[in-house]
Amino acid sequence: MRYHKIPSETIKRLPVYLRGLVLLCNKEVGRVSSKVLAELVGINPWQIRKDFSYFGGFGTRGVGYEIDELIGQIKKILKIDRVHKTALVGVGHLGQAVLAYPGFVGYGFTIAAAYDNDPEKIGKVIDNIRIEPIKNLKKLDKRDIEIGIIAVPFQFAQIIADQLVEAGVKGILNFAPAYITVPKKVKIISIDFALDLACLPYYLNSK
Amino acid sequence: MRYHKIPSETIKRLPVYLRGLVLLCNKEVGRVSSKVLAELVGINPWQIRKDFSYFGGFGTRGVGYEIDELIGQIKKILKIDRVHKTALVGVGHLGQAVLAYPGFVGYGFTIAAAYDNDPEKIGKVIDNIRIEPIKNLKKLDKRDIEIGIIAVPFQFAQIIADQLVEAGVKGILNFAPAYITVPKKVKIISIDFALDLACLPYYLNSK
DNA sequence: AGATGTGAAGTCTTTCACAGCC
DNA sequence: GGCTGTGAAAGACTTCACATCT
Repeated sequence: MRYHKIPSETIKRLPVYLRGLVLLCNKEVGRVSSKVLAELVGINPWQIRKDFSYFGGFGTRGVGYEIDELIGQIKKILKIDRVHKTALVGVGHLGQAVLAYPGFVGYGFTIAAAYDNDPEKIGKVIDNIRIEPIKNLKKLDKRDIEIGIIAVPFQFAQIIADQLVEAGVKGILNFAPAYITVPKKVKIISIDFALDLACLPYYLNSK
Repeated sequence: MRYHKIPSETIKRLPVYLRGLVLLCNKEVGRVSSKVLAELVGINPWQIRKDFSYFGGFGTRGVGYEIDELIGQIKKILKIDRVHKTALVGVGHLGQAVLAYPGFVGYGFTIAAAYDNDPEKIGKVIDNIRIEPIKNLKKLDKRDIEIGIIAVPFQFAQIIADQLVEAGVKGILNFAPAYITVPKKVKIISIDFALDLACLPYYLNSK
């Protein structure tokens, strides 16, 4: 295989493959073909093969892919073959949904700290995490936490992002509906589900 | 302007512009240039102008864009210049986050019905919505609801989707971490934040 | 002058078609 | 025979550069 820059779209699909493969894994099927995986995850078989080919290919011609091995390879590429500690800021409904979300552990994430402003919540333990006041964010850099999760109202998102960067996180997942900026060294991913929902009516067949 | 197919990426950016424009709108600034808007939303000015040009262009050369008019145009394109009724299925943490989410109203959505399985929740009123048992989903088609929102555990996502389609929704927003299929006439948008988070470690600068 | 609108160039991504291997 | 891996073609999207208008 020659060197190729890996398309960011390929990276985005890898977790989708992983999600499907884990389902198969639990069913004691040893192998899978690109065709079967394709139907399971809703992506074309040639797209799947092309994606894997960027990494040299993981399968055996005429046979298919060994599920366990494929899972391992994808996790390694995404660097989720080890645990990443995250800190959650904002323990409202969304924050609690994140705390309770089973998917996180499966992808190798743990929530190691949670912060909120509300005196009612501070000190309480939710899903095994004690909620701390936001001012404790400053001490975060002592704890080896790589990722910050922002689940606060949009007005505070930028300030919290700044504090997380200050505290040394290398990546941020932002749920607040705001555009926030961070230094280049920090990677940020924003999710605002209103933005996605807002596109839906455009596609609706209005009879 | 000649006919052009409008890129789906352009459609995705329109709500981002809208989010920025609404911020400006509240500040009593009458006009905005692509350059200023660009900085506010984090998208290149030429990209913004190109996007608008697919619809014929909304600005005045040498001057800029009239904010109110631009907001109106974007809402019209996205068909969110009128109210869309939605039905929420699953009132756990995520569902409640959706119920409380202020952004929805701003984009022209109302939650007109909410369903859950939990006897503890059924009958209760949360954010002005009375929670109904899931079996009531069948009667949904009487209520002029266009969009279903799925916020149930992944095992039930497909079944609920089928029921929503049966009940006549034209679009679905799915938060369950599962690939679900619907008839072609129904548009589905899925959000699984674990998928996005899973990409983050790949981009982290590990020193 | 200053900002938009847009063809054309450039880049990235998907799709195809088939060689290569089990 | 069946399925993977991959160069090449096709397609989609972004960026550029500048003509155009106020």
